[in-house]
Amino acid sequence: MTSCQISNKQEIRQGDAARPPLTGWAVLGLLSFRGERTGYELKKWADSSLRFFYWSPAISQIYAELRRLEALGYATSRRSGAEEPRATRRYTITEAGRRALTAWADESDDPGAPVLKHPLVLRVWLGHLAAPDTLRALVEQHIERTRGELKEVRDARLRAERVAEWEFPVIALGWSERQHLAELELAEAMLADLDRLAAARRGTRDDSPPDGAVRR
Amino acid sequence: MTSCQISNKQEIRQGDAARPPLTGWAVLGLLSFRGERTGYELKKWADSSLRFFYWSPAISQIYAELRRLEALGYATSRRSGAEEPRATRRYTITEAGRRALTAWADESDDPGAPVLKHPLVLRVWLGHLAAPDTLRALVEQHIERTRGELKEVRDARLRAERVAEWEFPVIALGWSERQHLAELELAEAMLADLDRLAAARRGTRDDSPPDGAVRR
DNA sequence: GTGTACATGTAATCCGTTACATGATTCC
DNA sequence: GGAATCATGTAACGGATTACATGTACAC
Repeated sequence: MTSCQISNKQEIRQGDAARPPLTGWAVLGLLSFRGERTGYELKKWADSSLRFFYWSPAISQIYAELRRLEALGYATSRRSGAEEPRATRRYTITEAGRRALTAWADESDDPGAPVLKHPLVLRVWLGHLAAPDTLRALVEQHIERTRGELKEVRDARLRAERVAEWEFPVIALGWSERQHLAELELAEAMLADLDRLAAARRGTRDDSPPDGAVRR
Repeated sequence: MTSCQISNKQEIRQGDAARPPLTGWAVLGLLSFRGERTGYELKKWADSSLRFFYWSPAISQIYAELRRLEALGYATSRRSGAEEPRATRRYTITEAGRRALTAWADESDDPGAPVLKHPLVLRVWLGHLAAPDTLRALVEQHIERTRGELKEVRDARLRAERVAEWEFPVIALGWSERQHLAELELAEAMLADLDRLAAARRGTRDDSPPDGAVRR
């Protein structure tokens, strides 16, 4: 119970010269499942799966990571020849890349705490500045969006289940599906809290508990 | 001269030229609860509360945001005079700042989707590259950490409940508490999935009851 | 013949972190 | 005297986004 005050990040790993950032490993991971792919394809795949539990980098970022991976020798690329219709660059993971990724994936030290930034809850936190209706509407919008996302995750999981080697992606997507379900419940509960508070504030004089002591 | 600047977020907001980023609003929000505060104090408060549902910026970032807020006229600061022991700069929200924050807090357009980056699930997604034990240990570590965080959120909520005007922060922290509970359940479920997969792989024909590890 | 998807990439810029520099105060 | 905490700030840099530039292929 000492120290650890102001700094909010875990230990930095140096020593090994140039380790890719997490995003780099994620992109290399994408490459490790499927063979030769273009940056564009990777982006689409990230959008339809990776983003649910991690994040989907901007396309320009994917291109940048691919270049870095290639510079590190973890991937190779080739331009489509004249025979192919479109000018594309297809990347493949190398043996060194697979080894590095495996070593990374098998590390036993802390992968890092999840990062959760919830703009809606931030707004609720400042709820005293907003109209109650605004807040309610915002939460309801969030619920709607989450329902939509939930469908997408489920579809992604269902698609992944058809591929025999994708058992781990299926687990990750299953996690994500439950996570979205939880998110819905969380939002409903918050809505109830908000309503309870609004009700308590409206009837502060009669039979409600004194001074907004909200009971759960 | 710059009338039609492209602002920093999706929409082009006319009128006010420079809107702070979300973090700026969060810092201004911190300021809106309590009076004159130093950057250092704000950081500690963010660490003990804001970080659970949004994020705790680095101290240098807080100082930077405070300067920006002051440049925008949303906050004022004064240096401690010679009478005070320590050289400090205390910030106060201005009337303009309170108006701007209120307008922001009461906006009805989408506050943005929550950002969730889960390095642990990313690792599970690449589980085929790791030893089963590594993965299990990682998930268990995560559960331990989450339990610790849960205690902290609960404490934060309990502390906040003692302040009458903090009803909305209490709701935000209550949300966060449930969120941590859900995170725990999610991790347990993933552990079970992982065990099931490992068992299935060991004995390729037999799907056993959800007892956990089945040795042969 | 126009719109959409495919496809790659550069430049500017911002957000945010870490490392560093500095110094006062408090408590042992 | 030394450690921890309080307190403020700068510099370097990296990660990531958006906007822009460019062009092909295909469908309606």
